[in-house]
Amino acid sequence: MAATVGRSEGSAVPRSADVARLAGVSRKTVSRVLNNEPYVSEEARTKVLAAAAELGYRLNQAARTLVSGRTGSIGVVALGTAGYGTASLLVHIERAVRDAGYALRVVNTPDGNPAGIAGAVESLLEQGVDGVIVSEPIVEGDVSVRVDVPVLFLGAPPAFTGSRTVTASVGSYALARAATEHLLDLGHATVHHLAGARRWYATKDRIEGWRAALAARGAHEPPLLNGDWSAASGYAAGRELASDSSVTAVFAAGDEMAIGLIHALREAGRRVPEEISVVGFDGNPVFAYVSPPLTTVRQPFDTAARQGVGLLVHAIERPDAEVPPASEPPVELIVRGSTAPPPSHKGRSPLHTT
Amino acid sequence: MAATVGRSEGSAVPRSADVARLAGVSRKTVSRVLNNEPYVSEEARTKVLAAAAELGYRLNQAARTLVSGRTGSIGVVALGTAGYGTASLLVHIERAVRDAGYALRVVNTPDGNPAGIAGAVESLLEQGVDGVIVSEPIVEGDVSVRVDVPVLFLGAPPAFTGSRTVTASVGSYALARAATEHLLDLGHATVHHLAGARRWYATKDRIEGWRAALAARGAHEPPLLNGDWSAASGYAAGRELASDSSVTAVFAAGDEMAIGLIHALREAGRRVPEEISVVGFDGNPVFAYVSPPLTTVRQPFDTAARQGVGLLVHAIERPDAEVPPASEPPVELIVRGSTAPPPSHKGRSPLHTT
DNA sequence: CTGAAAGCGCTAACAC
DNA sequence: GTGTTAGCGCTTTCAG
Repeated sequence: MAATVGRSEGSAVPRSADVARLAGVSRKTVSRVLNNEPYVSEEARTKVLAAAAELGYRLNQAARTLVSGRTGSIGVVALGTAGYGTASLLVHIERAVRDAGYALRVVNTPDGNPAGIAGAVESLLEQGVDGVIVSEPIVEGDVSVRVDVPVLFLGAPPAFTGSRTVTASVGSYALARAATEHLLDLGHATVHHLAGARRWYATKDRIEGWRAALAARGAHEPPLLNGDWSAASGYAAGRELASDSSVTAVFAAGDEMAIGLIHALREAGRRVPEEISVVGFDGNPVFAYVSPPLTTVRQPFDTAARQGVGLLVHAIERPDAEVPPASEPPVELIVRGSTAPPPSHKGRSPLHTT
Repeated sequence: MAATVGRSEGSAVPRSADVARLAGVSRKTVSRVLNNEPYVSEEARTKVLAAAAELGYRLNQAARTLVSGRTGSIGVVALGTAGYGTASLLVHIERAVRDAGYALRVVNTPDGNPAGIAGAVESLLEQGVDGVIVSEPIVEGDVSVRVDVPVLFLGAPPAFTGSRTVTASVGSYALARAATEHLLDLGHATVHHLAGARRWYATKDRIEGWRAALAARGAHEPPLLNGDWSAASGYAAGRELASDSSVTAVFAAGDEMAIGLIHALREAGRRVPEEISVVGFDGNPVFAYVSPPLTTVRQPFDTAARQGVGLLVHAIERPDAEVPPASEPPVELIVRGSTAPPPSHKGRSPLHTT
């Protein structure tokens, strides 16, 4: 509570007035140079920059923020999990935010936290951010927050309405559809689906994509299998499935669940992909090196993060302009060794790729 | 560049003066209540809190920071990779920082970035942080930054000296040693090591732990195998190793490399663990579900993050107090199915655990 | 226990 | 192109 941050002892921290004095200009000119404003002579600019460097001057963001209202940072609300998917997305968000010239604040909302998104956004707003990214993939109840900055919903539908709301998709629906279609194309009569944790939007999206693919082909929709993203839950589902000889194809909503599923199936004596094909979801490269190498779909986190942050920054910097439409991210199916035609099928053979 | 953040239209954002007016007290009293300072009557406290809630008052951090020098946030410099290890560590850092009552700023330093750590720390300092966590695991050249806040080096030796430097270990050395000893205990004459990416501290630590274990048993030290953490690099190493029949045990510096290695070995017709044992490093639970289930050591990211952040916060809040000594994190070996006694060995059988 | 005055370091207006 | 003046919203003195 009672904190004291010691200034470096001996020499005081230089302020803009010190730079101005050393450069022989006014403080306002220093400000202009540091903010890349026009109407500064080359000469003044050079002198100011030299003086700032000599003094080791560091602009005081707090002061700048106080007067300008601009913080130069964007806050992200994420789920504190270290899974390949969520971690990749965060990495790409950080990069996109930094490339756009903003700093990043991160607040995680551990699953089960009662404060949830609202509390996280609130804390971000209090700290000061020019925009908020909600990458929190969990369905919450009513979220009511008063936000006066633009909000980007990444991979989830808007959970609340802000002054300016933008959304960007990671394409879960289309990817789930592609994964299911791949299995159908191979000749499977239908495809079972091992879904992810119940409250995630991603789970819902993937179920819908799977359903749509089935419906489009007139395939029967088998009962849903429920997992929680973990390999252990995939394993549990696999044990149930192993005894059902009618199952020939499963689309798992996550790579790790697919791995657990395959493990259980093989333990039970079912061959993959000869008897049962399995497709994962995520695209973690390590699963190209297990047996069988996992067929999966890759989530375009890079594209999604870049596009989403682009839209957000646009909304921040040009409050009056229209937000350009978001384009759908690419669909990438990675066919490896865990999928093949069904046992009875005489058709085309599976493609093996890395 | 030219950014304008629109305040919510219609009603202005409430300030502390508004709260004071509504509560019938002075601004200073509002400040006292909001900062949990003593010497405020219960009555005043209640009134202020009610007024703040009614107005939806949000304290302006920038103003507070400007005058108090305290930002209430901690910055972390990380490597922007989505690997299980780095991602887990970041998640645990975030949690520890939040639990300590601070906000988190994140700056990644993509490998190969010339600005490197120094630039990242500089940007953090400019944004305003009360402390810095350097979780950047790469060996940089000379790093010179003027830091006037405490710095925590997590899993890496201090890369520069600040006013107050604290360190916390994730125990790489001890874990590498335990992994190697496990193999030696099984009866292997010696253990090969597949190292991680060259510039990482973690790589160095693990090599040293491996060497120490070998030396302690008087085992011959075979030439080092070089990887880059990826499963692909483990696979490449495995192809080389497969033809060398003298190899009976390999300690890989990462789970993913171990997976790639095993895959190559099996492709080449070598049996794991019957002919060659492999131990990984990280403890990603998914690898309990591959064949063979991977024996590995678990990195105690939770403990390390909590302890490190604790030390950092201590240094921030009690600049004059001694920094308590850091204790070594626990060593956890997870024995699964990828390790067994060497082919010729008649001794004890491998332990299988999940 | 409470309040009044001062000012943190910077940028927004407006002059020049 | 440049400088001057004012003030962002809060916490810190220091009196009461």
